[in-house]
Amino acid sequence: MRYKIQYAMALNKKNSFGKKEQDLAECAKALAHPARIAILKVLAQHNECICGEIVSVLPLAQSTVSQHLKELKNAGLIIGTVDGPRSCYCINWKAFEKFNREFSFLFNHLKTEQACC
Amino acid sequence: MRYKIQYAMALNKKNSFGKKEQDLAECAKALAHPARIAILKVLAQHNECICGEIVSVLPLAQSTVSQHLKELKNAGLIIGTVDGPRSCYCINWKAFEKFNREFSFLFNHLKTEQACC
DNA sequence: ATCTTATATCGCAAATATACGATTAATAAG
DNA sequence: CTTATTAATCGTATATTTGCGATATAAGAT
Repeated sequence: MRYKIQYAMALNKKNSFGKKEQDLAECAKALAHPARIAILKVLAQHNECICGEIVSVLPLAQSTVSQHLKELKNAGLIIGTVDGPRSCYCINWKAFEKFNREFSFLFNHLKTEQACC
Repeated sequence: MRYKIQYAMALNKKNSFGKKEQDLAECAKALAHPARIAILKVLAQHNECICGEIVSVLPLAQSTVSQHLKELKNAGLIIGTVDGPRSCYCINWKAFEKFNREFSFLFNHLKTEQACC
């Protein structure tokens, strides 16, 4: 079948949802790439500021790692401070706790009885 | 500046990471859209099979909702059973517990002392 | 002042995700 | 059998993400 109609923009409907849903989804999106999980893992294991070490551990170009770090920072999951020509990143544990709390709150309701499936 | 070089395919590097990182990221990706959070919320509140009700609650077309349900199903977060002309979905609580466990395991290491930031 | 080092940003290409209408499939109802 | 109902899938357009090389920036070293 041919489609002759010109479609309207694939509208971004994300704003049609509640703030809680949006925030949770935003946070999950930051976690939705193995490179970012790996970065967080490295930061968690060191629990101190790392910078170029992350690049040397990951199988990605420096610019790509920098971009992933930026996304984690924008999501609030890590904190970055500039120290001369190098940057220093740490996990924002409070943000993680908040994520866990919100996440559990949404889904821990009726875990006891399953009506079907 | 002009770029004359033809770039190599933007290679998918996701397989360069460990299975645990990939699985966690995969799960997070399924949660990375407010519509899917909203769907899970509805399922959690009812704790029983819902189908077209989800469509009527969400501000999205039926085909779009069906697509989101498929993604949640592929990620293993929900279970779907066909019941005549209608489909019935439930939350897969075990998958959620696993996600929570893996997630905590990765990041609960050295939460106590923060060296900087 | 120039060079080096570490990191962020820009510009692009490719891949993936989002969204919807149209269609199909499968069963139920008449 | 025909029709109605429910949901999945297909085809398309658009938006966003991923990734890298090139460049810019910023501070320390020489």
